[in-house]
This record gives sequence, C-alpha cells and structure tokens, in this order.
Amino acid sequence: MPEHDADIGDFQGHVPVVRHKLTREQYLYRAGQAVHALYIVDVGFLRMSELADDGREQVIGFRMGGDWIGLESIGLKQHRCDAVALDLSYVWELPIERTLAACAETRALQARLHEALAREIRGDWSWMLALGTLGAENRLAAFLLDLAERRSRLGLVADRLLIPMRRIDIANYLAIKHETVSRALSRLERQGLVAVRGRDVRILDMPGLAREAHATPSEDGGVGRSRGSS
Amino acid sequence: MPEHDADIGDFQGHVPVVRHKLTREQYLYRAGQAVHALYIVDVGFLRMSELADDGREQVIGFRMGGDWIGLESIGLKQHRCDAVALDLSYVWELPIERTLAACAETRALQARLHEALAREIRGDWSWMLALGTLGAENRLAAFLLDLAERRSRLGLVADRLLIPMRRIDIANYLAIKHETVSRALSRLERQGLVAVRGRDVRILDMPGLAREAHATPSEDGGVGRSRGSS
DNA sequence: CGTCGGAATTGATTTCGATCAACGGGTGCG
DNA sequence: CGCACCCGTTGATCGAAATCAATTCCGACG
Repeated sequence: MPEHDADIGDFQGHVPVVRHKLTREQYLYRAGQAVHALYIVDVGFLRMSELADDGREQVIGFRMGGDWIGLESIGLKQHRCDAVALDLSYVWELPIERTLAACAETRALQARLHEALAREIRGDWSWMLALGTLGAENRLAAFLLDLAERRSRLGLVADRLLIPMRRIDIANYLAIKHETVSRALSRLERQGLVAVRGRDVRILDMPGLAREAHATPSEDGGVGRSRGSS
Repeated sequence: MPEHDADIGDFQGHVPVVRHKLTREQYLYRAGQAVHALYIVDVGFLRMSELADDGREQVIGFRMGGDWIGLESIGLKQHRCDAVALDLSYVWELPIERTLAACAETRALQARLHEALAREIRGDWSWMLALGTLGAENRLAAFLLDLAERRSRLGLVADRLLIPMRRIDIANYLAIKHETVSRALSRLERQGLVAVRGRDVRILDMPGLAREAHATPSEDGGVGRSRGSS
C-alpha cells in the first residue's frame, strides 16, 4: 500500500481546498510574490528552484503527485523561490492560515504537516549527501533511481520514465552541466543500464543502476569518524 | 534585538526540559539510535552529518547557540544522522512526544516549531544554491560569512571567528577537499579579506568577503528562465 | 622539556567536468 | 511546406579541484 507523502483527503474536510490547473511553463509562484497558500500536487510535474539576487539559480527538486509545495515558505511574507509547472499539472491549493489553524486543532493534521516538513528536510539532506560524495555519473544514476522510486510509490511502472524536464534542468539539479548529463546518460546506456531516447528513459537493470548510484571508486568520505566518547 | 531561532524559554513552562553537557567529540545521537527528543543548543558547537550505508559521510551543517537539533528526525523511530559536539557544549533536551503535544495545545509553540522547520528547509536550500553555483573559494567565503552572521545574531563579535571544527569538517561541508580549503583560505588571506592563524580567523574586510561570497566569474546560472505564462 | 601524532599548509601532477564548438533532429510557426 | 529555433548529443580542449606527496605546525602527554 503506497504511503502518500500528502493525502489531500485528510485536509479536504477541514480547509477549503481549490484545485488549480497549470499549463506547461506556468508558474505556481515566483520569488517575491506573497505567500498565501500551501499546495499538494495532484497530477503533473513541477520544478522548484532557489535563486540568488545576482542571477544564479539552483534547481532544488522536482515535485510530482502527492508532494507538498510551499512548505519552505511557512513563516514568510514573500516567496523566496520559484515553483513552475513542467507539464500540464493540477495542484490542490490550501490557504495557508486556515491550514495551519486546522493543524493546530486537529492532532492528525498536525502530525501530517510535521511529517511532511521533516521529510522534506531529510530528502534535502540525503540529496546533499549525494551531491557532496558522488561524481556526475553516480549522481545521475541516483537521480533516475529516485524518480523511479517515486513513480512506483504512486503505483506507476518504475522502469519507464517519461521525463518532462529538459537536460538543462536535470543538469542544474545535479549541479553539473547539461553536456555532462548527456555524456553520463550515454555512458549508462553503453553499460546496458538504461535505454535512452530523448526524454524517454527505460531502466533496463535496476540493481545495476542502484549499484551505480553509490560511490564507484575508492571513496573515503573524508570526515573520519574518530573515537567518540559516550 | 536578536531574533533567536529557538527560544528555550517558550518551551520551558510546557515541557520538562533537561540540560545536557557534551564534551568534545561526544555524540548527542548517532544514526541508528532511537529518537526520543528534540534539542536546542544552549552554548557550544555541534556538527550534523548524514551518512550513507556504504560509508560516505556528508557534513550537513553546524549548530550553535539557539539552533534546533533533531528536527529532521520528527516522525522517525531511529535517527538517520549524527550529531556530535565539536567543543564543550550544552544542549536543552525536549522529550519529543511531550514537545509535539505541547505544540498541538499551544498555538504559539506550534508556530515556533513550524517556523524552525521551515527555516531549516530554507537554510538547506540556500546552501544548496551555494554548493551548486559557487566555486571552492566563493563557497568558503560564504561559509565564513554565515558563521559571522550567526555569531552577531548571538550578540557576539562577528569579525573574530574561533572555529572549533577541523579543516576536514569544513571541507566536507563545503564538498571540497581539505587541501582546497587551506589553499582557498590562503588566497582569501592574500587578498587581505581575512587573517588566518589555525582556527583563529579574523575577518578584515566584511564587504569584500561578501563580494567574494557571490559568483566571481561570468556565471550564467544555467536553467534559463523561459517566457512564463501567468 | 622533549617527542610523538594528528592537523594544516604548500607543491607537483592528474583527472573529471567545464567550456568551446559543431552538428543532428524535432517541433512549432510563418 | 519549409525555415528557424531550441534541444540534445558528441568531440576537442581547458581549467579547477582532486590526488599524491612532502613538510611544518602545534597540542597532548610522558
């Protein structure tokens, strides 16, 4: 039984929920806009990105069915990042004040929200681990594997990815250049792990890909766990 | 007036708080251990790190006075990361169930917790931006600047950093090697931005360092903001 | 007070990914 | 229908950081 990150049904009775349609390239919100809602993706694909004042932009993640959007903006007046649809998408909109109030009243909802917030943090940390310790090809493998896993959690086939984002989005997310993404994909294909045709990626060897998603060379990790008391 | 991330006073009346002493190298918790509390640093310095099953380790951040610890573990049975003291430190321990229950009852506490969780996410995202878009030297500058800012928020002098972590910890956090940290520090010193003697770092030119903490070369950002509807 | 070992700095060389460049292919629009 | 533009792939070269290596610094402890 797929454990959804966010089940809109839990909230539907407690807060007025509106379903929004987003077309390709349409922004759910942008940095600078007022914060007035949280969102849960119903169907579709969104890209989250953080931006610096000097123009730098970093893709932080991608959101699909069941994922929360906007949690990072709790407590803020204005959004600090962008959320844009990569595809035709539908999201549930939950007025933020009403939602937080509902969480204060209903213990189960509060737990849901805490869960979602903590899960977001863990996901970010886990990705930071990958970014900090893996090379380009391993990162890409980890990324594909993550997509596959999320698809299967939604009850979809996991070995057939129809990736809605451009190579450049993937590259930015992986903190590498898009040429490197291409090359890494080709290498994975040459190893017989995946079959790539444009945005249609088929995973041929899931365990092999999983192996590739961990450190290939003689990684040491660096920090060195010294003898710790207690 | 310094706006603290977490004010222990808010919780002290509502949950039984215990103050814990941690000596250098002592673990507050380790991956695998049961989750039973949240923590707020009183004084000292802690290092958070995420670890992979294959031994890779990534330093996620450092915690000092007023910072929460353990938020990432909400909803988990067992910790997935390490929290270790770099220095003699004192932390407040808040039993997790009692604390979450208190948040459910008291709106102000709930807001505090949401705030802290969301702030953690924003901090992570902001650091991901730095990791993804800055070179080694710029990252280091950003790191020093962040330490300085946090010190000043605690009411301490900001331009004198007595860094309790080893180069290797910094390196891991910055996702570079410790030799590179050394070289980058030396370069910053040669530019007259900082004075370094071991772990005693003096910031000589704050604005200059801030300039260094942004992209030096002709960064483009990559993703390319296309014409967005709405 | 000396020495021992981990931490830090600096140098030489290698390597991985970035950059520069060229080209193929699909798609939307005139 | 065909052109133009963007996306993606691949090749050649460059460069920043990793790796390998040698010292120096410094604190702990006998």
